[in-house]
Amino acid sequence: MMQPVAGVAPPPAPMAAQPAMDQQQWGMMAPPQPVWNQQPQPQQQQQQQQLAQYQAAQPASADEIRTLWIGDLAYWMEESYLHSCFAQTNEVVSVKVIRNKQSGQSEGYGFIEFVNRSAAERNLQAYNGTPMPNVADQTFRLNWATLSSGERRSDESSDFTIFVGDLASDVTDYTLQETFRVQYPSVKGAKVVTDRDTGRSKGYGFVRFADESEQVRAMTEMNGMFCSTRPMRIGPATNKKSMVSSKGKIIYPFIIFYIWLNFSLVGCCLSIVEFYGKWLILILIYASVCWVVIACEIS
DNA sequence: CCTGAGCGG
Repeated sequence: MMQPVAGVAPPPAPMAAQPAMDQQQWGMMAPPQPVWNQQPQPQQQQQQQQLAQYQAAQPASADEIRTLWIGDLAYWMEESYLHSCFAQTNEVVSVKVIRNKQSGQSEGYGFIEFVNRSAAERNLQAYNGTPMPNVADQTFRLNWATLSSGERRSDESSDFTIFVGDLASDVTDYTLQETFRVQYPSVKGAKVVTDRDTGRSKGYGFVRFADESEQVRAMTEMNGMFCSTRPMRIGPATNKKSMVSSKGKIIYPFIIFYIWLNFSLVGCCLSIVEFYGKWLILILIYASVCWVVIACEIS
């Protein structure tokens, strides 16, 4: 097995043909211009100084989310590739590609840490869904990184989401978000669900609100309103919070509830068991097992 | 195309 050479260029796609293609792809997709693109390019030293000043002026708080998750990475896309994609912004703190511990092969995703949250936000808006350099027919798949389990906030659950269907094919995360943000300032973000193979919109998506009252209002006020060329169909988003096994067969809280219920029943009946005899205990245990089995089958 | 799918040290 031949190991890929470290670098930004994939084996089948030479760098030579790249600059012109980059221009064309970026021009066609017309991503929103981030702030750093509107400034004249200074010298390297000045850039470093500006970065230092920027970080000093807006220090990132310790609990600020400023890391993006990136997926759909090809095996040859290493840290150097990701750096070449984002480092020009001078806002990247670190990049990391997650690899299999045994084989060392990329797991196909990684993390990009920025100097602060707003920098991460700008890059997320600018790059998500736009073509990746040096590869045909692939777009950046970016999202906010979830906090690792240890530092996850307990009160973070202010997440009120609506489902938006009947979307036109040209609606992006950004346009969907802005459609709602003009009326509902608490909009935290929007996501259009796309087909992983084609990259095309599946015609539906989700909008998240920080404020529950705005979520409720939007459910009625925005239903039938136009986003791009078509009216939206809005409904409540099904909660993805409940733990579901990979095949969606077992709902754990459901089972835990049944186990608790059955133990409670057994406990209550133990107090009167002397009047009915010890065989009742066996019957109750048998019934409890049956209930759990039935609960599993139903769910 | 009509209720997403991926997250380390």
